[in-house]
Amino acid sequence: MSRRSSTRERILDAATDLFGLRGVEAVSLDVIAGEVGVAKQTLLYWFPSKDDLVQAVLESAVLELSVGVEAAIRATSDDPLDRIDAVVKAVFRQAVRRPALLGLVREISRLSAPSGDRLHEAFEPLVARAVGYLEREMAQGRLRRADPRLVAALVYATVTGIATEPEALRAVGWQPTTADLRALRSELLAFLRAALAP
Amino acid sequence: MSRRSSTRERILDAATDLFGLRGVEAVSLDVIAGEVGVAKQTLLYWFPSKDDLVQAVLESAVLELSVGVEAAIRATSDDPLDRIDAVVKAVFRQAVRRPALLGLVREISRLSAPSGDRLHEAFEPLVARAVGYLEREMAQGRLRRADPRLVAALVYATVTGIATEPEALRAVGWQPTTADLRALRSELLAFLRAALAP
DNA sequence: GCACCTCTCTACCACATGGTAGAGAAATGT
DNA sequence: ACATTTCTCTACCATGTGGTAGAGAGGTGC
Repeated sequence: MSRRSSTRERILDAATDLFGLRGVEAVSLDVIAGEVGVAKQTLLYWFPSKDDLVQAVLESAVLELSVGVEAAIRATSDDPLDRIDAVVKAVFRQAVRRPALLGLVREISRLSAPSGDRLHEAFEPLVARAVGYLEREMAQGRLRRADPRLVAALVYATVTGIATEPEALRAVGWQPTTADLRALRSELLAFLRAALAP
Repeated sequence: MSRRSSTRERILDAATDLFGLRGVEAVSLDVIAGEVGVAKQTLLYWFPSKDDLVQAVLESAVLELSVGVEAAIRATSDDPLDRIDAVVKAVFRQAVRRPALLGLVREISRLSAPSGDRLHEAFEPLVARAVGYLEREMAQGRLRRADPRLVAALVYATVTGIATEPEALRAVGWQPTTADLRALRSELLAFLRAALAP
């Protein structure tokens, strides 16, 4: 019982990092097992197939992301721009602390349709809340009026695009250091404020 | 001579699409060869190893992207916001016409460091020009003053984030149709205008 | 004590992968 | 006409993959 959750947890943990950073297809069960320090068979005992492991990793990652973001929202003033700030900061914080988490979102979008649908389902409640929230704030004139679904998609794409791929930003001469990432985040927030202020 | 370039070209073409859409590790040489309709050996004749093929695909993709963007810039009025519009539209156009192109950029950022460096080198001239351009326009007060490298990185990340991953946007309830992608692009342009106007 | 259940292991398999060896066709130069 | 180079093929190989079979260690209930 004690070892039970421990081993399963450690496998899930290592798989999250490896899948998120290197890609699902690029990481073999052997590599994950080696990282955890168990036999591959042990891994296949807990997760009957690689696909099962991928699904489990996905679910736990989405959960972790959602929880972090929701907590950030609640702990902020009710000014909509402040809340958007909080969400962006929360996502960036997680991107720095555990780059694989957002990498997984990107990764899974590339996988088969069923996975994509499950991802959608997992995010659905969070997105619905966000859209409803934006709608209300826009109606009250506290945000520039626009299609809230568009704004949500835009913020989502922008934040994940930046936070997920500091490596990709090297292509435009960027250094993926924490300090530079923070500067980039500040600039992004300024952008969002300018674009969303009423 | 006639078949020469033809076969090589067709291999490069198919590999670009497959690598960009499914990922480099997920696509085997057999699949590419099958798609082109030649034997795997023929493929290995033109590109001695898979890695050589990847490098060649990368170079041609960057070239194609750069050419498209530069052409869009030249054919526009000299208002900086119009030019940014033109770049964004050019990238989106390419994203619709050939989704694999931008997918490759994302894909390669995940590969080994040497590839990332080569990607950087390939983009270097284009980026240097863009940064210099932004700097001049900001100095003349035609754009909001900011760190041009930051702005370049931000625009790059945003545009590729959206244009590359319509599939990922399904996670936030988005439909990756052409019409919706266009609406998203319009919203993005409004964002950029609001954020960059002086 | 003993059956039972949970957990991890070694040994093995069928299959797909990237890559090699080398032969045969087809164009090309002289 | 002949030799040579260019190009594509079939056959094969070593390796790594996801997955199976089944045994053994260690605790738990009765």
